[in-house]
Amino acid sequence: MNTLAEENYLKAIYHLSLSDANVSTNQIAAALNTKAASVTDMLKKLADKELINYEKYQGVTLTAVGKKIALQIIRKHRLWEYFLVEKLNFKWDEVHEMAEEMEHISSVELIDRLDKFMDYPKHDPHGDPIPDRDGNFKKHELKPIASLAVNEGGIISGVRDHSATFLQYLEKQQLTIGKKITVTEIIDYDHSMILQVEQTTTHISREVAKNLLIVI
Amino acid sequence: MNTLAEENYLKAIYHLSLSDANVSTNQIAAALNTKAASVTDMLKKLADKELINYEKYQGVTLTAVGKKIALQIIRKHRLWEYFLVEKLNFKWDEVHEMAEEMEHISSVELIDRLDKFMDYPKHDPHGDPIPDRDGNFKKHELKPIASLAVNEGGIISGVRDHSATFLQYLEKQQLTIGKKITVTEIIDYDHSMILQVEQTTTHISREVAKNLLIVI
DNA sequence: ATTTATTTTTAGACAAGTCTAAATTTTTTA
DNA sequence: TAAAAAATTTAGACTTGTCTAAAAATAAAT
Ligand SMILES: [Mn+2]
Ligand SMILES: [Mn+2]
Ligand SMILES: [Mn+2]
Ligand SMILES: [Mn+2]
Repeated sequence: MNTLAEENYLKAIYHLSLSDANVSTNQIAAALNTKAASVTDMLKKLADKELINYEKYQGVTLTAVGKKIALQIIRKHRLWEYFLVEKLNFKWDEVHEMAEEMEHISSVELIDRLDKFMDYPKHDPHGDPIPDRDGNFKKHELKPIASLAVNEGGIISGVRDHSATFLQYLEKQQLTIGKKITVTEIIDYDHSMILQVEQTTTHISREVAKNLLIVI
Repeated sequence: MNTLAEENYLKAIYHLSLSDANVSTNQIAAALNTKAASVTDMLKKLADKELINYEKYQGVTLTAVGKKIALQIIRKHRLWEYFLVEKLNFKWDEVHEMAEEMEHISSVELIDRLDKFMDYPKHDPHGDPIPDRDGNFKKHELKPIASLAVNEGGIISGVRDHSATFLQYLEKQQLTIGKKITVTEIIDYDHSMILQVEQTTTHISREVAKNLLIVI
C-alpha cells in the first residue's frame, strides 16, 4: 500500500490543512522535522500517486483519496490512544509516541474489532474526535477558554497543544476532559483568568486559556 | 535501536537455531523470503553490532545480546497474538500476519502492561510459550503425535506448522489446543492414525501427525 | 519597479536494504 | 583426490528517503 513515510506526510498535510487550505513545503518540513528539499521529493511522489494536488511553488491540498487515507491513519492513532489509556491505564500525556507507531499497523479488520472491543468511543483521551471506518466524524464546536467573558463557562472538551508538559500541567490542575468550568474573574493586566472548576478555584495564564477548549 | 529489518533477521536466526546450532545463509534467506546475497550483507551489519557471531562461510549464532533481543520480539509477537484471539476474537489462523507488524512496536512499558492486562498468559494461541520480560520461559516437552504407539495419548499443546491452511484444518477436525487425544489405531500402509478426540474419532495422515504436538 | 529576503526546487550525494550476475569457497561425488 | 555441484560472498546496481549546497521562483521592502 503506502509506506510509513507516505502515511506520515499525508497525516501531516491533513492536520496542517485544517488551518490553511494550501499547505506549504516549509510547514510540512517543520511538522515532520525534516528539510524542505526532502518534502519536495515526497510531494512529487504523492502527486504521482494522486494522493495530493501539487503545483510547484503553490503548496498542496489532499485529493479525496489522500484525505481518506489520512483519516484512516488518524482513526487508528486515536483508537490506539484510547486503548492505551482506557485498557492499559496509561496517562493522557504518555500515549502519543506509542500511537505514532501503532497507527501504521495496516489491518483494517483489526482496527474495526478494536473499535468494537472498546464500544465505539467517539473521542480520544485528548478530546479529539475518532473518525468511523468511513472517515466520518462530527466536529463539535470548540472554543478556547480565552474567548470567554466573566461568568461564562462550559465543559472542557479538548486541547490545542498536545505536548506532554501541557497535558501534565492540566492534569495537576484538575483541568481534564469532562470537567465543568466557569470564568469567575479576568485579570486586566495580563488577561489571566480565575476559573471555578467544580469545587476548586484555579488561576490560569492567557497562554493556557488559549490552548484549553470547551463546549458550551 | 534496531531497524525493522534487523529485528526480523534476529528473530529468524533465533527460530532456525532451535533446529541447527549454526544457521546458514541460505536458511535465513529462505525464512525471510530474500536472497542469499542480501543476507550476507545484513550478517555483516549484525556482526558489527555484536548481535551475532559470524565467520565467512561458517554460518552464524546469536550472541547473548542478540538472543535477548530476539526473545523480546518473540514475546511481543506472542502477546499480541494472544490479545488478538482472546480480546478481539480473531481465530488462531488469522493472527500471525498482524502480529508480524505489531511485534515491532517498540515500547517495553506497553508490552508489560499488555501482559498484565491479559493476566500474564503463558502460551500463545498456537501453544508456543510466551517469554517473560527477561526472556525466560519454560519449554515443556512436546512430542509429535506421530511418535506415539497405539493406546498412547496426551493433550494437544502445540503445532509444528503455523500455516493458516494447517490451522484451519485442525480447527475443522476439532484438533485444537487443550484437547485430549488417544491413538486407537495406526494404519500400517501409510502410517496414518485414527485418534479418539474426546467424544469423536478422527483419521489423520502421518503428515498431520508429525506436525501436531502433545504433552503427555 | 528594482532590489532584497524568503521560500521552494534542483542537483548531487549518502545510508539502508535489496537485487542479479559473477567470483570464490566449501562440500559432495565420482 | 580431482572434478562437479552447492553454498556463500563480492561487485555493481537500484529504490526509498534523507541531506547540503546552489539555483530558481515568489513575496516583501525600499
Ligand atoms: Mn496523539
Ligand atoms: Mn490524541
Ligand atoms: Mn505467529
Ligand atoms: Mn504463534
